[in-house]
Amino acid sequence: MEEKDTCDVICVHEDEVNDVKSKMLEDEFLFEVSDNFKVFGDSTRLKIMYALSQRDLCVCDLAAVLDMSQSAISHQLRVLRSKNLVKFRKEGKMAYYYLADEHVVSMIELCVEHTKERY
Amino acid sequence: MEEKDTCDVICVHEDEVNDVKSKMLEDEFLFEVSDNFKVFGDSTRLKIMYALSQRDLCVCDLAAVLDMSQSAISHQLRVLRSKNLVKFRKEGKMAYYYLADEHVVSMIELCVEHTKERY
DNA sequence: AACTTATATGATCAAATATTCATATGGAAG
DNA sequence: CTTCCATATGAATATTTGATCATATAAGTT
Repeated sequence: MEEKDTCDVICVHEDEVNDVKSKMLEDEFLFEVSDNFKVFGDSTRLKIMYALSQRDLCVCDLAAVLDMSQSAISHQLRVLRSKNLVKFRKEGKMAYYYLADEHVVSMIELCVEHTKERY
Repeated sequence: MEEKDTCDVICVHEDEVNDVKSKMLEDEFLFEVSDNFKVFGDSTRLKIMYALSQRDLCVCDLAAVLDMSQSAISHQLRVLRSKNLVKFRKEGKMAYYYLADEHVVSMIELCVEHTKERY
């Protein structure tokens, strides 16, 4: 007897579905991947990262460059820090942020290229 | 006289800020870039694309593979279509979806790799 | 033509997330 | 040690967005 627990979908091509199912990556892993993409999927964060790819900047300079409040920038920097995309060093009372590694730069460049090409 | 319209930020290093500002890409363009990333930033859409990278699938098979409702899948396919990431062909009453181009595959593979490496 | 099936879609609801506001923290300068 | 400034952060608000539900469309079947 075949299970048909949740869904009411009728047309399921068993073989193809099972084939693809067996090839799928772990749910958890794909969630992680999409979660990584998500960080780049906000224009504020992307602008921050792009700005930092030009040079290290303190928080208030970032706010000036993006013309946004210090608080908004700070909150987003927190997100970027939590994903290890940016780091910072303290200089006196200021915090200079910079991109964590080349990965980030290449990631941005890649999607910039893709966007240019496709649209 | 220098403008200080919106923000109340004091510490702005004029030169550095202007330097970076001049190097920034168009707001509109960066918004578009982040908008592209955003599509990959949802696990349902990512799973759909990953499944389609294995083979073309009709909507109900996709629903079965992801164990989600036909409606949810259909809505997300619409998003993917609107971004030209997937296409489809009609076969009778069924719609077989497939990835629009190699770009999409390489994009997914890249981020899968990044994720594996970084975390 | 009436009925079933596969897909699409509008409306609604719920959850996630970005920004603002108020305030806290901690270094620098007086 | 008090004040000022750069940054961080919690709470509240606003906006976005994903899933569901109900329904529409359109192709195949009887």
